[in-house]
Amino acid sequence: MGKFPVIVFDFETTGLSPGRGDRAIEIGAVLLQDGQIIDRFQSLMNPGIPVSPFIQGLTGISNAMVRRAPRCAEVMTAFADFIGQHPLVAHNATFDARFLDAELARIDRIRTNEMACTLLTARRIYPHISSHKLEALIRYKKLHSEGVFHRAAADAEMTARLWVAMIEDVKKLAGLSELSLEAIQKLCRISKARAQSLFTQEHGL
DNA sequence: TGCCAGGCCCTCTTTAGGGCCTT
Repeated sequence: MGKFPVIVFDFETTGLSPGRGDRAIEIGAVLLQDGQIIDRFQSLMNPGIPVSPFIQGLTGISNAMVRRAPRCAEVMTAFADFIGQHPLVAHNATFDARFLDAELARIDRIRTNEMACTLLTARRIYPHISSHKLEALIRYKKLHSEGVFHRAAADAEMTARLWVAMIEDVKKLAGLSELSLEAIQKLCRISKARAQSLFTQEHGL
């Protein structure tokens, strides 16, 4: 695991699209350094709009729970302070980045942090597996799980474990002792075929 | 009214379509 600290985070939301009015209802994050979780952030938040029965069923987060929670602005202000300028990591990062940027815009803050994506990385280094969902990757790498999915803190922590495991795999296969975020981002940008020849055929991963 | 995300990436592609992944 690289020496540089990264924030691994996950949102639960009212739906798929902030552009359609969907909002964040929970944020979970961990601060990783040297492969260890050294800090955590978790909070439900009240978006001021109803949580649909579908999302309540998916996440277990009810309207009563978000009504009791602090407003999004309050939570996102604290979260913005928590992430600082650390690089960010999320599973399907474009999804979480859209909600992060939308919620930050509502409190007049702008994200400048770089981001890496465990989904894109996993598709590159494990191209042979049938699913790259977070749950499937946790099972594939035999990583510890409490069996809780679709809650922000649990998903952020599992994403962090996955990130650490993938960094170790890439380092091993590439013969490197350290791996920068930039190197991971580059890996995501190379073609699947090239990644396959790098990591599957030559190294038997 | 009815519909409604967006980005990545593969492929029987690029003058496009569809699956995966996130909630």
